[in-house]
This record gives sequence, C-alpha cells and structure tokens, in this order.
Amino acid sequence: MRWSDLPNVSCSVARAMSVVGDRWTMLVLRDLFLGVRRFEDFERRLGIARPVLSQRLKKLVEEDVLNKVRYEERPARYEYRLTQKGKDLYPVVMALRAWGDEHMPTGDGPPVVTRHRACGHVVTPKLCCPECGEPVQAKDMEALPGPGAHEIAHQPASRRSA
Amino acid sequence: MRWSDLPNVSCSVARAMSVVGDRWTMLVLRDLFLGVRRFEDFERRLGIARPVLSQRLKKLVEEDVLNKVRYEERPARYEYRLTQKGKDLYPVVMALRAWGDEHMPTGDGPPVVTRHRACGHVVTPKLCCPECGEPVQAKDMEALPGPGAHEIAHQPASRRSA
DNA sequence: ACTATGGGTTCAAAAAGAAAACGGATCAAG
DNA sequence: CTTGATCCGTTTTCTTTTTGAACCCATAGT
Repeated sequence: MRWSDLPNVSCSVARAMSVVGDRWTMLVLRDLFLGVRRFEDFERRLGIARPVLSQRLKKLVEEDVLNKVRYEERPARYEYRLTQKGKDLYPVVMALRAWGDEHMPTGDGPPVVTRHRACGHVVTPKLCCPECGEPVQAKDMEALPGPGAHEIAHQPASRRSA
Repeated sequence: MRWSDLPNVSCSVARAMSVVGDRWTMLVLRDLFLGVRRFEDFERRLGIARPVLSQRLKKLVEEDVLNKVRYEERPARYEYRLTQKGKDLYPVVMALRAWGDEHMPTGDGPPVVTRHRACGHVVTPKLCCPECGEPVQAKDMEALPGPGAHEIAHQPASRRSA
C-alpha cells in the first residue's frame, strides 16, 4: 500500500495522516501555532529544504488547512495562515508536545509553555470526557464499531490479557 | 536538516515526531490501541510491506514505546504491547481520529467510536484545561517561552491580525 | 549597475520506501 | 520422512522522496 492510497482508507487516523502525517508538516503546523506565517521564516526556523517546504505548504493549501494570502502588492508577498480546519489540529500538536515534554525531555525543561487565557494558569491541556468532564486515558475508553464499520475491526483476540 | 537530527532538536514536537512521525507508525499505534499485538495481524490489517513493519516495530521497541514479549515457547511467538510511554500516546491518536472524523469524513460515519467506561457515554474526548476544566481551543491558549527556551521563539510579528 | 530580499523552481545525488522472493523454526498430515 | 502450513522476519531489487545547491524573477535601495 502506498501513501497515496491513504485518503481513501476507511480509517479516520489514516485519512488524517494522509494530510499531516509527514515529518515536516507537523513542525510547520507547530510554527503556525506560534505565529509564523512566511516562507522564509519557516525555512530559517526549521532548517527545511526549500523544495520540501514549498511542496508541503502547497499541499496544506490544497487540503484547506492553510490559506495563502497576499499581504503586500507591489513586491508580491504572501503569508500562510491557518483555516478553521487547520486550527482544529491544535489538539494534535498539543498532544505531541505534551508527550515529547514528558517522555523525551532535554534536561533544560520545555522550550515553550502554554497559558490558558481564561483562567490564567500555565497548563498543558489534557484529554477529558466531554460528558462527565473527567480526564481520560487509554484504559478508560472502550472502542466500539461505529456506523461506518465494515470488517476492519476484527481483532484476533488471541490472548486478551491487557 | 535530516530527520535523524530531530531527536536532538530543542522542540518537544520535533522529538516526538522523531519517534512517531511516520506514515505507518501512527497506524500501527492505532491498531495497538484496538488490541492488535502480532506481526501478521498488523501486516494483514494495514497492508504494510513486511520490511517496513519489521523496522517500525523494532524502532518502537528501541524507543521503549513497545515491549516485545514471547508469549509462546516452542514455536517461538512474540507479541508487541504498549508500555506506559506507548499508552501515553493515546491523546495523539485520539486527536488525529477526532480531526479525521470531523474534517475528512467518508459519508458512512466513523468506523470506530469510543465509550467512556466511567460514565458510559459514547464520546470523542477533547482537550481541556486541567486547572479550570474548560474545553480549550487554539485561540484560548497563549504560548510563552519556557525554562528550556533559547532563541527559538522569536516571531516575525509582521502583521498580528489572527 | 550591483546587491539584497522574498518566494519560489530545477536539477542531480543520496536516502528512504515498497514488492517480491527467500529463510528458518516448528508443527501437522500423508 | 516428505510435503505443506504458520509465524516472523531478512535480503534483494526497484521506485519514490528528500536533500542541497544552484538558479530565476520581480522589486527596492544605493
């Protein structure tokens, strides 16, 4: 199976990965959430090869994750900004940041922290149940076949001991 | 910059991506959270090439995301199971699933849904502030330099209008 | 005229990924 | 004891991506 087949797969994670499942794309998104908007700034901050950056930005625009906006007319200058679809990737980036901070620390502590504007606390947002509000981990959730399920979810059930 | 340099970069997202930022790794993790444990089952369910699967599993074991456990002695048989570090990737997979369900729907509805065992509701977990409990989106959070910050966070601040 | 800046594209070489075939260990059937 | 099947890979070969360097174009400054 090729990566180009992923968009058609009946798995939400796979389809999401077909858009953002790339070494560089996620780092571009991280920078976008930090306010970076311009080609050259991405290049400098990420150390990414220009053709790759060009292609990634183009793809994100095609996928409606970014808008390319001309912000200056006479020397034509562009900036890339997150659409709503792009902004909705915030939980993904936050989850990766939280995991990296916890499990792959540098010793210096995290380079960036986040503050919740509403309550003022410096926090790492975490996953909660929207019904009862309790924090959730993997073991708190049970996976069930959904409306679009067809044959994918047949577990081997060889030794269910975890 | 090469992908092999990512583990040393002072960015938690980048270091996380050096482990899980791969087309296939995330899909392997998705299956792990669904209970899949064996080489052959991953291969069948994902349609992944065997050498690639072999290498990904090996890397995840090296990174202490998975344990390789011999569950049968006489024909030696192994299974891969999530360590705590691996289980802590649940928010990442959930966030990708939620985004995929919302922004890249298939028409059939999601193939998998999740139920919160504690309260019994079928929900998609979402990001909340651990201090005040409110749901958070990108615009609710402000990024600040953390203890390990060095020069990375200099925004261009060209036109702050988003 | 020469240099700098922003935003790219083109090109060749190197790295990574994929498909198919092969291997080895064990077991079961004929 | 020979054949076939299962599980878990590795080797080999071929194709696709990534990369770094160089190039291009429009405008602006000096």
